[in-house]
Amino acid sequence: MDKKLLEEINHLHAQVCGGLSDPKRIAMLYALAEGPKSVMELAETLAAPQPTISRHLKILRERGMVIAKREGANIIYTLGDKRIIRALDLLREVLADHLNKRSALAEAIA
Amino acid sequence: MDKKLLEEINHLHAQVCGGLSDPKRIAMLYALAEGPKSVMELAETLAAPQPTISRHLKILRERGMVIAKREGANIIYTLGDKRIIRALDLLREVLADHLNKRSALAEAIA
DNA sequence: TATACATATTCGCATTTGCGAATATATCAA
DNA sequence: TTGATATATTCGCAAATGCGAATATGTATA
Repeated sequence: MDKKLLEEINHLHAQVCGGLSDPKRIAMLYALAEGPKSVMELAETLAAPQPTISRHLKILRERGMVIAKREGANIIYTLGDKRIIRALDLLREVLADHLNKRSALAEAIA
Repeated sequence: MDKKLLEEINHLHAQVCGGLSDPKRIAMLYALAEGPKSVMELAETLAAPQPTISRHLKILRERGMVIAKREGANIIYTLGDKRIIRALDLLREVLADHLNKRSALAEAIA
């Protein structure tokens, strides 16, 4: 594959990963993993103002990570791909292992 | 679990994900998936200046995503956890599917 | 010790990101 | 049409991020 093309792919890849690099978006994706939700429901679940939720949803939408469907006055959001949750779970395991190693080190010193 | 604690975990989770949200870091992680490499080797592989590589390595190191080991004058970096690559692969699949849907739509219009 | 080589860090700067507040748009119901 | 409700967007700003250039640190070797 072309060098330039590879860089472009990594750029898009990074954008998808960037969709996960915010605590609220992570919480939103896990919430949607439980089932479709309206913007208001998400705002309630996350205890965050509606405009904030909408802005984050836009970011996820642009990356195909959530899907919007209008239902009357509401807009129902659905998780775009279950593999997103699998990736999140894997990375949470990585985090857990790292924290365990760190705290094991800390105890060894004390 | 406590609300505040959950937020703190999501924050750390987001930091790990943030480690993936840069094209160069993605390229570096895939390069390290092939085997351990020194900073210079990484700089060559990515065709990027050494200080840039070192700065990105610091970010990955802080998140436990790579491990540094000194060998004489060199410092050899190793992938910290293979699950990172699995997560990256999953997200690349998500990207591919999204792009396919998009281009299918584009063709349907044309 | 002096010199070369490998890696890390700092600085100044431009870009991006997330947020609150305010406002716009869309849909339904009376 | 008017009002109420749900969602999206814009604006100004503060904080975070990435980068090139320069410099510092650490290690081996002569």
